[in-house]
This record gives sequence, structure tokens and C-alpha cells, in this order.
Amino acid sequence: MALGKDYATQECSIARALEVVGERWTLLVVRDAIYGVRRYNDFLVHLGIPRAVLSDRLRTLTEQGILEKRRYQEAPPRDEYVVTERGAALWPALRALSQWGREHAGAGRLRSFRHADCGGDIGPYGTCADCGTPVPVADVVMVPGPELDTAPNDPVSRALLRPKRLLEPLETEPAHLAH
Amino acid sequence: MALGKDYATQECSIARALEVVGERWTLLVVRDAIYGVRRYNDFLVHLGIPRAVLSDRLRTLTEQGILEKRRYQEAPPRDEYVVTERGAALWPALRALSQWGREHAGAGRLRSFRHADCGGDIGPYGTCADCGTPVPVADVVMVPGPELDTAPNDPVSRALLRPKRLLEPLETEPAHLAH
DNA sequence: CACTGTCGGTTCGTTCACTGAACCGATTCG
DNA sequence: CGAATCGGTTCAGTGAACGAACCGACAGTG
Repeated sequence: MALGKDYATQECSIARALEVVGERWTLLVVRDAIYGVRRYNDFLVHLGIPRAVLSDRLRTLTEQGILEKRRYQEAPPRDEYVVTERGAALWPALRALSQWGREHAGAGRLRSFRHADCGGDIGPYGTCADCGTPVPVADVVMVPGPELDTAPNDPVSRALLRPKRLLEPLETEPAHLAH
Repeated sequence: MALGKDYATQECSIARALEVVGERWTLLVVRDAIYGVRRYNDFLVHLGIPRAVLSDRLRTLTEQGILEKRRYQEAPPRDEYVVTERGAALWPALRALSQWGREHAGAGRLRSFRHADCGGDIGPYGTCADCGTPVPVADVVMVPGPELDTAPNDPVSRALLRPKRLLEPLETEPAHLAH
């Protein structure tokens, strides 16, 4: 969505949130960032998003303080986009959407989320089903489910086939090993 | 967002959810429906949405089983759009977005959500801060906050100035009493 | 009866955002 | 030297959103 003037008239915190993250692709970029994707090219191949749109979303999210642009190499200059605390705070919303997608939009058991401390499933309210405590995003482990494609053809999807703690950087295979 | 072919390639329940409710305006229509808005004209004046877009969203949401079109008057034929169980299941996602909007998108205390049974605030994980139990959407009361405009000029916003239990139909003033 | 207003839309021309392909500069690898 | 990687920008074409106008069926008023 391209909102601005339209949603701005709405006196509603949901509308305010959607002004920032409601545009097409934006929440999926944040999802990837929380999954540990940090580099332009990884977002690109994983999302299948037009380059111009990705550039725009990364810039906007950085301006909004949801991502942070960080130089990780000087020659040639390369930046990575790391999710900030403000961005990680979107996790409850993403988790709730994920749950709804599983139960009401025909997405089966593609991935599940577990409590890193005890291995318990994370229930409908974001708490651990085993120990009952609310689970902060950094303590969540994403576990691939049985209905996930076992041989995807982009390196990011392949890297996400292994269980992975959220927020930690994703390590993709070097390009020369690609399919 | 108009997704379909694009997000469909994504193996992710978040993407599946956004295929259904990720388009511009859609989540705000669902929010209003959960707030008790049911009639075409009430959505129209409250959202300030173009008529063609509203018609499209109501049709799509009805096809998806998120709203249900229900005849409430025969002459002239009038239908209302009532949120279904599947639609109400989006409440956790909307609540999480609302919370994020309050804390990270500059929306102050516009509205708060309380547990109808005990009056406790609903915390970050959708549970009641007082009694600790998860609160189903039907037991949530929306309470207007101090930063809300006290004299809005559309009847739906005025009706929402009073505390209101979610899902229950919103009663707007008759048109001839308008501003 | 004529007039006005309500309700729930549809139609249409304009504007705006997304799309996909091409291109680019700096650098590294073989 | 030539090819590939990385992180973009530019640009023409398309599709969606926007806003205003219009419309049919009916209710209420005088």
C-alpha cells in the first residue's frame, strides 16, 4: 500500500502501523530480515521482487529505523541490512499472520516456531506451549516442516531448510557452488 | 497488494496470509468489521475509501469467507457484511499491529483493549494483564483513549467514542441527526 | 403526485505504483 | 584480459487505486 495522506487521517494505531509496513512486499522484507537475511542479493533471489521495489523498501525501512544499514566490507563497499529492535518488535504481528495463514489460508505445516530454551511449540498467543512463558523473538527457533520443498533452487531457501534461530545472520553457500 | 502469482511462489504461511489480506485497505476493512461495522456506507465514511475499491474488497473478503453477506432488509434489498469466525481469527494479528503502532509508529493512546470479564488491560501477548488468561476476541472491549478526537465528523467515528465490545454490531445515529 | 434523500453500488478517465528488462561502476576471480 | 559478483539506477509498459459522476430502488415529506 502506498498510504501517507490516506491512512494518516485515520485515528488508529493499526492504520499507523500499516502506513509504515503495509505496502506491498514490506512485511515480507521484514520477515526475511528477522529470518536472518541481510544482503541485497539474498532478499532479491528469495523474494523474487523487482530490484527497484527492493531498493525502495530497504531505503524506507532504514529511514523508519526498522532496518539498519551497516558497512561490512570496504572494497568494494558493501552494506548489509540488519533488523533493529523496532523491526524485531514486528515479530508478534508476523507470527500471528503466520498462524492465521496456516489455519485459515491453506498453508500447511511449512514451518513451525519453537522455544529455544525448552523446545516447546509456540502457541497461538506467542507463549511457549510447554513452559508457558512469553517467548522473545531472539529465543525463537524456526523449524522447517514436512510440506516444505526439499530442494529449492535459490540459496536462501536452501539455507532456510535447516533449523535456525531468529535474528541470527543467515549463512548462504558461496555463489560458485550454486545449482 | 495484488499478489496472486507473485506471493504464491513463496512457501511461507505469512505470504499466504498476505495474499488474502495484504492488499491495500483490506486489513482496515477487517478491523472495522471486528469493531462492529457492517454496512457499506459505514465502511465508506469511516475509511474514506474509494467506492470501487470498497466494493472489490467486500466481495473478495466475502469470497474468502472472512465476511459473510447477510440480507437484513427486503425492501429495498439491503445486505450487511458480518465478520465470520475466520475473519475474527485475524484479531491477534491486528492486535499485534496495533501494539506496534502505539509503541513504534507514533500512535499514542488512541484506544486500549480490555478484558470484558475483569477489566484488565490486554498485554503484549494477547493475555489479560490482571487475570493472565488468553482473551478471545469476543471478550475484548475497545476503550477510547485520551488522544482520540472528541468530535469527529463521521457518525461511525462518533459511535466508536463509547467503549464497545468487539464483534457486536455498531449502532450509528440516524442520518438526519448528522452534523 | 412530485421532490428530496438514502443506500449500495457501477462506470470511467486520470494518476500512481509495481513490473521486468536493460544497463552500470567497482571489484574480484580465473 | 575476459567473465562474474554485487548493489544498485533507469526506463517503458501495465495494472491498480483514486475521485467524481451516475444510477436504480425505495422512503419520507408536502
